[in-house]
Amino acid sequence: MRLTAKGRYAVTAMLDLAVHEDEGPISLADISRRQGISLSYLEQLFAKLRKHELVNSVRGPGGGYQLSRAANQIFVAEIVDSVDENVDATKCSGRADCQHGEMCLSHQLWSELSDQIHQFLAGIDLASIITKREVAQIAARQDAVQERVQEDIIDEIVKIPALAEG
Amino acid sequence: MRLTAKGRYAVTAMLDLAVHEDEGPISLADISRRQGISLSYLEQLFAKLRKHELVNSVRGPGGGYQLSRAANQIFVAEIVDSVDENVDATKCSGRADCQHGEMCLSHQLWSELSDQIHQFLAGIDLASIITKREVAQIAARQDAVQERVQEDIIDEIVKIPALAEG
DNA sequence: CCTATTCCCGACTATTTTAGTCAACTAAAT
DNA sequence: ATTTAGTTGACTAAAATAGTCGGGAATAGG
Ligand code: FES
Ligand code: FES
Repeated sequence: MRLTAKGRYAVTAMLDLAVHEDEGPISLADISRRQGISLSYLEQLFAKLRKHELVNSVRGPGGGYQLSRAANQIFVAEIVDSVDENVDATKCSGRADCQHGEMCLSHQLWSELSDQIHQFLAGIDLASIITKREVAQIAARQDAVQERVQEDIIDEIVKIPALAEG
Repeated sequence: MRLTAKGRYAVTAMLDLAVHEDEGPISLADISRRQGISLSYLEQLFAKLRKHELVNSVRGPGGGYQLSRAANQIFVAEIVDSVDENVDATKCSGRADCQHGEMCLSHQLWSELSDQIHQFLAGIDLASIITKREVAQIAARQDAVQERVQEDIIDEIVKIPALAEG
């Protein structure tokens, strides 16, 4: 099972593209700056994303990358698969033969786990992550507001003479 | 996200203990032979499993390891956690700060994935894995193989001239 | 044309992690 | 006493990861 910074970077970069979807091609330099990922590393990743037809590239000044499809039609599993992070958790790569050609005791467990992970990632598209995130940010802001309000309430309580002196 | 041979070995070894639960303490040498895991490596793993009180040890001749609880009370997640394979898929280890102290675009995704994986592994106990009939069959085959190997070894020893004639 | 920008590509390297080894030691059973 | 088997810590080889470097090739603007 491999799920490391490589896959995280790829998804983050794709999300960046999705967020700036309507601004024409986005250069890797922009993504590098915004997301704090090394430019050279991004080049490696996008070579793979392009081969798997998840992004289109435009060369020359003003060029960059764009999503090849609508953000709600690109799923996280595709991205992770593209950069070659193999989500399979079995030792035998699904061949059920990791022990002298026989299936080992735990094969089925890892096989089921791999399925779970893959299903999970295959069910999430870029657009839905962004939507959720916006909701979360709004929620966080609301929480902050709520805390402020509660502090104000506490301030008011403190000022009530009966309590202040009790 | 870390889920590699280490965790697989630990679970496989624990399954081996569970399968031979009623045969008294099981030596690491037996597990090593049956499951094809290096003895020295097993020592490392069991040191951790013991610290986390998943197994009890018995020293001396006839000694070995036993499950500390019934097989249906030991969950895969505990085993994986014990050998220090950390199932967290986020870069920030859950702190939501991997980008200049801010939450990165994909944090939520990895966080949810980590939860999924952990829940999955926390819901599966050793007994239920074994109950899936196939595992029992594999174990039976492994025992047979072990016996064959031992017979072969005896055969070879018998064929050594110095011994045969001495 | 020239030049700056940007993608494209392959090889290279440093670092970290994994998987596995080794040696010396302690406890218990016969 | 001797042998079996767990206990511990340090060590190492090999692999994977994360990242670098340097030179290209396409293209927009002048
Ligand atoms: S993991 Fe598939 S046979 Fe062992
Ligand atoms: S993975 Fe948690 S903030 Fe980026």
